[in-house]
Amino acid sequence: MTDDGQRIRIDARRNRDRIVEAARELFTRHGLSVSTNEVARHAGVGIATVLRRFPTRDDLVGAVFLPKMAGYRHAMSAALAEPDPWHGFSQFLETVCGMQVADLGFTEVLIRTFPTARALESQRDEVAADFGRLIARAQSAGRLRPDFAHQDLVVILMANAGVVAASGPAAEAASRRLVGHLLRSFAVASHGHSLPALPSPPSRTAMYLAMLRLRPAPPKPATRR
Amino acid sequence: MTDDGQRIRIDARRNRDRIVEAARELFTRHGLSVSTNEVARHAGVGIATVLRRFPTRDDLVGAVFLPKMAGYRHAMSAALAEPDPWHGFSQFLETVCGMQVADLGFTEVLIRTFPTARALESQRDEVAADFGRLIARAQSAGRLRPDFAHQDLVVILMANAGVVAASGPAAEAASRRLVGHLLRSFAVASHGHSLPALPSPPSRTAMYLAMLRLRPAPPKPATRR
DNA sequence: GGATAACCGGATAAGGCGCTCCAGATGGTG
DNA sequence: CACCATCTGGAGCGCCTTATCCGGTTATCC
Repeated sequence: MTDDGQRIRIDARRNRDRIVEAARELFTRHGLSVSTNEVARHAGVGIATVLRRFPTRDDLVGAVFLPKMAGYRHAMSAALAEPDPWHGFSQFLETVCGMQVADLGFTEVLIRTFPTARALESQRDEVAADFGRLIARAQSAGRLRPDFAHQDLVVILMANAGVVAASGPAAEAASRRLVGHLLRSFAVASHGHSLPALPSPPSRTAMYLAMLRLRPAPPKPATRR
Repeated sequence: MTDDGQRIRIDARRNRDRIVEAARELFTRHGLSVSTNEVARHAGVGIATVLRRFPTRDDLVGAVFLPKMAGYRHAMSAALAEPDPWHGFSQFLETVCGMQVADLGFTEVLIRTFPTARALESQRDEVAADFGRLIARAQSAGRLRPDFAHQDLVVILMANAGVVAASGPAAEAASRRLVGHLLRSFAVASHGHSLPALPSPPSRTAMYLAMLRLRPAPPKPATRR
């Protein structure tokens, strides 16, 4: 997905890079719903140029998020390298949910599939497979509840995506809080080990403002009412 | 919001009801993003009729979801009436998250505010106030963790909204699973009381299909490459 | 059974979207 | 250095959105 046809003119290559860079910024800030028009405008190229280089939305998404997906894989490697199985497990969830907080587009990428973006999906599959090992390790060590299931990862990512999308500026605090709650639920209560204190919740006013903020942006110049 | 001007012609009244009914169906199935056009079409009235009766989107949302909001309030009353404080608490969360599963529009209503829809907001405020009592009661009984905060309700609703929106047909199972996890986290581990088994997770294929499903619907007849 | 105010809904304006097409600019190569 | 394939940007199409305007219809009151 990075580059397939070797025979690409260098000006085309430069434009391609500018498009990907613009798309990354916009996706990160506003999510995947950003229009192709806007990507083109922001990149300083014509609409057709974007469409020619990335005929499908998935092509663009794939090109933009491949590096982030590599980061996802890397988080898993780091988790498996962690000597303490529970630490590895909890650290993985915290890291990944943190990645969602930091990037609205990636938040969506993690809870959808993009069947045509093979490179992206193969990375995701690897992480999914390793997640099984991460679970098994923590469960064997008696630190993770036996009824924690592989599918719970997606449920967690979807839940966190909801928090991230809905709570705007308070996303950081809200997400940490959610993950804190969940980790308490997943951990086996044991005598030797005590869980860290719950991250403090977002302030009430922050949550209220988040609920207020959450409405579709009005078009540029409108009489409004 | 139900009806303010008494002097409304009965044909106008009938149209109003048809609009609200159509909007309820569409909002429930597809969320609040349904266009006014579509509501009008589905109700069998002109666009102008909808706009005249409900000048603001919030007016329509308010009219549509006032009954559901009453149901929300009722769920809280029932929870407070429950003799066992923990039962009341957990039952409330289960009920409300179940309401989100059953109604995509209401899912969004619960995580936004609609400042102009006073009737709606006053109900929400009442529930919010009572939620404080619900918490206090369960904490006094030593069944709810002391660090559970009032703000956590909104975080939970946002998380559940994410699961509901993202998991489509698997929403029921995924949501129950999430709530099950969370309740385990909120409960004080005690000798006398044992928590119920975790609801079983959605199947892996169901979650995969959900991730596949989650893409913007293509327009009616398109070449679609 | 009229008169009249309220009400209706389609047409229309103004904008955005994805997407295609094509005349012209430009890079790489013989 | 000249040629041609490659690449470009924007105009144009068809469809959507929200919101307003206005000629015709209809319920209600006298």
